[in-house]
Amino acid sequence: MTSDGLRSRLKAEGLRLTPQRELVLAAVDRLGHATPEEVLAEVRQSSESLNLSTVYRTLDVLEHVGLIRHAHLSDRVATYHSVGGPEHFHAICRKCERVRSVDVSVAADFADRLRTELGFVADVGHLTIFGECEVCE
Amino acid sequence: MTSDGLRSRLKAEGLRLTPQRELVLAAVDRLGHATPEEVLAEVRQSSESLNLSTVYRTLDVLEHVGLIRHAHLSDRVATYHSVGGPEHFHAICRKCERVRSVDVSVAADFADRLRTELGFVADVGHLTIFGECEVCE
DNA sequence: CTCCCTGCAAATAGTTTGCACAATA
DNA sequence: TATTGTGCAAACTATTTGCAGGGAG
Repeated sequence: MTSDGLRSRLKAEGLRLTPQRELVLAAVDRLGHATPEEVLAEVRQSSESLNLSTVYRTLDVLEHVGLIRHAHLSDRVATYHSVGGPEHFHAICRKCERVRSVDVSVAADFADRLRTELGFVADVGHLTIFGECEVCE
Repeated sequence: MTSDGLRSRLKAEGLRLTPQRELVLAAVDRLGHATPEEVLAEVRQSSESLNLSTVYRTLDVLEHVGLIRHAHLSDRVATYHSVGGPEHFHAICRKCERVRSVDVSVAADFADRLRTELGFVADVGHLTIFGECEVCE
């Protein structure tokens, strides 16, 4: 995501481009899946100018304008990842804690079934499914 | 769930049957899907003898012995429900907030696919999927 | 009579908010 | 220069823990 892309997305909502918003977006891009604390730590590698509450507010803004998404990979904290790669959901092993990113196409038939049988349109990209590896690595 | 069922499940783990454990299990049964706070409130209708931290500890114990399960029906709190009815997962509409309990059979093919394609055994009963009703009620 | 369980209060983790100042457009 | 955004500190929500007394077995 370029700065210009970020700027235009923000502008469309009457929001401003700030250094903090650029830094947070870049950190989420680099980290893959990151909690707010992890984003803060990553940004602080290169700059002191960021506060945790700003991280929370900025993650909300970036999600609002559609540049990042969040998932619940643990019972405690949300993790954020940038939008741009293939849309995926998460499968997490309770034994080895491995997090798999699974392409949404794997859930396409399931989603169809929810729609036709229940009239429910699933947000597959937000899905996190817990379970166990048949054989952990 | 009878007191004797509860007693024997606890005994198998070297745990004791207490009034609090009976009260919490009964409350979860009555409430369907309930947060720890809701369980506390329900029990306090009939008895003063229960503390919130005991509710948390008791819900853990009851889940450990397999009498209840939890799901994440909101980003905030876990809700507990008794095991005994048909095993189900949850689908939640972000617009009307309706919570549907869906029989796990609807996800059987999806679970098969995760197992054969990824070697991942999903805990379908723990699944919560967010989305929207095609037409909200 | 032993050890598990509970209540209470305090600690902790994660997140949100009010406010004054700073910076963008 | 008019808002919007940020930092800071404090508040808040959900949950966990230490400890001393109480109760199940």
